[in-house]
Amino acid sequence: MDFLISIIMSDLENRVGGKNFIYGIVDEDLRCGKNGGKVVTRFPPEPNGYLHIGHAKSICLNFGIAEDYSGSCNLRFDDTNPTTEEQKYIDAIEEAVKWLGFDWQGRLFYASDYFARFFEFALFLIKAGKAYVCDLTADQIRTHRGTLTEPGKDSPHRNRTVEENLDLFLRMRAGEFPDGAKVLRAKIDMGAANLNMRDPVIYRIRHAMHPKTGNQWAIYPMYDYAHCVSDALENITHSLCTLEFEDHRPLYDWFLNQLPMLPHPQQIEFARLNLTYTVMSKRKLLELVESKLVNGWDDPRLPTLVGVRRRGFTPEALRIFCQRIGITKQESLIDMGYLEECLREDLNFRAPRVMAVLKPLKVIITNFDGDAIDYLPAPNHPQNVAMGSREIAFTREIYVERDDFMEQPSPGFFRLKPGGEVRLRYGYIVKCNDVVKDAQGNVIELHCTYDPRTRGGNSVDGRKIKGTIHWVSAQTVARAEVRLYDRLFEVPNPMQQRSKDFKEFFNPTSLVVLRDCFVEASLKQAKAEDKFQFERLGYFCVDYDSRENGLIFNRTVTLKDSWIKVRC
RNA sequence: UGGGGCGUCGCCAAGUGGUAAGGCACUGGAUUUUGAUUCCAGGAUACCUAGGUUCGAAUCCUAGCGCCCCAGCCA
Repeated sequence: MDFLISIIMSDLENRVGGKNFIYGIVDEDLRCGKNGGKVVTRFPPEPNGYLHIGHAKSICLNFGIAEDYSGSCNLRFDDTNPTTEEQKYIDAIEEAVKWLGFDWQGRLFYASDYFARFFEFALFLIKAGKAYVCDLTADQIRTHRGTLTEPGKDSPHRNRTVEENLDLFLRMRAGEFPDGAKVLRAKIDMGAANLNMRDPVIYRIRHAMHPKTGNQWAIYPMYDYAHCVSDALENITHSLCTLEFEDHRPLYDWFLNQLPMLPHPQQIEFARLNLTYTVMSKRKLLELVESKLVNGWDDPRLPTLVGVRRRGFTPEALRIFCQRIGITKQESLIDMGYLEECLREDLNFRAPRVMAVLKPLKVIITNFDGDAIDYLPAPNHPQNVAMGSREIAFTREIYVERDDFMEQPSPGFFRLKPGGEVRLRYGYIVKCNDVVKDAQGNVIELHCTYDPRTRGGNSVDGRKIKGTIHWVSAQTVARAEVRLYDRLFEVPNPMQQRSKDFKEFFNPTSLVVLRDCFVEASLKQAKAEDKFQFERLGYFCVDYDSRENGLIFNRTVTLKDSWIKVRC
């Protein structure tokens, strides 16, 4: 079965997507014999938060290329800023990459593994006259940097001697100066049109506890310096990052040009992922969590990997999606519907079918014996007999969906209505004879008769029954809480109106909790993350908080519904 | 007004001078005990705009226009 799944999945993955402009570059490098014919990539998250779907795009790209070229992909934590990074994020990131189905094959590294080497190379830069210690404050550095249209001014410390720089830098390392007192800067060009080249800071003083190196260091390297050197030390051949780093590439190349003992990986940039009806930046997600609009980082409404996992997404769906959206340099805003479609495609393939009634309406089968139970066979998947079948109980009292009954049916409505017939899925054809109401006129119960000749739902006399509805036996059901999740925001692009706080577009009905749902008895043993299709409703999965006597399901995504279009 | 990018169907995206792939969405139709799935069919005289080169341009040249990113001792 797994084998079959993998064949079908690989077929799905091949159906669309695949090559992109980066493959073109790699192919050309290989053709020229660059990098000794090797391809090594890396996924380099900073452990300062949880991964989201945007990271999944990068993970699929980096591990995907490595796989396609029989190369390797390293997982590297870019942990150069001790004030924002934590071990819990490291653990969560490792878990997320594994869950997505990728294997770094033991190639797990930390930028902090190279702190001593970074330091040695910094000494080399100082001795080469390419770096200097600067005493300017952060504010002064900013004003000296100039503006987008005006060149910067040289720091007064720019021409310190190598000896003085060496002495000062060693003392920075020794912890002799307080945070912010001094920095090490690259000596490049304060008049450069690219701001990143105006003597960027490469080391700052931080008397802080680092999750990996503790208090061993008082100075920490900046991203621009640490990243390219880390890539070189790991023999990365292609360093893939997002578009906003394009302006940093000259600096990436500058450092490596000053360090001729190191290989020189190629940085290639691609567009980050944006999705409608959500936000995709750590800062925004943090705001949602801290404002309590959502319940933590794994809230099923969030695009975090822990969130979508809890929501019921499969790693396969995410991979199909990443494959299909492609990799380009064009900034895009991808329709959430596209992601949902990839999800449905995978879930349709793997989720067993089951019946559940979310908003119950009691139905009495008046001509069915009150003590009898008729066990009816029901396939677990209509297109895949290999998934087997189960028996569902048919009894005198059952529940159907309130929405499947209309006292005054609108045109085209072919479910239950007074005097009408409908098929109970895998059950019998029933006819609605009486509508029972309470004092306020609310429909509280339906009285129907069943046609015993139609067991299994087959019409024996050739009469056409257009409607088939789901149902559960009132005698044997399990009660459940069902959490209906919908889009996080009410507008496709909550970031579009810059004047407004994006949180104003939060969708107040993004979570609706239904506490009196009934699910068929076979679901009593379902475990967290188990996925099902509730027939005619959507895909649901068992929440982590679910217990055998207190089942909780999350709605992952609804089924496509063309009736809703007719109705509106 | 500096520098770096990007502009091909509603949303993605192929295309690298030879006469516009594909996916999603949409619209028809078929099958269906999920108004699901599956299947079949449909669509850019047109590639930001305007000129130009060429037998021929989305692809080359020129000039515009639009959008994104950059002034952290964040990554």
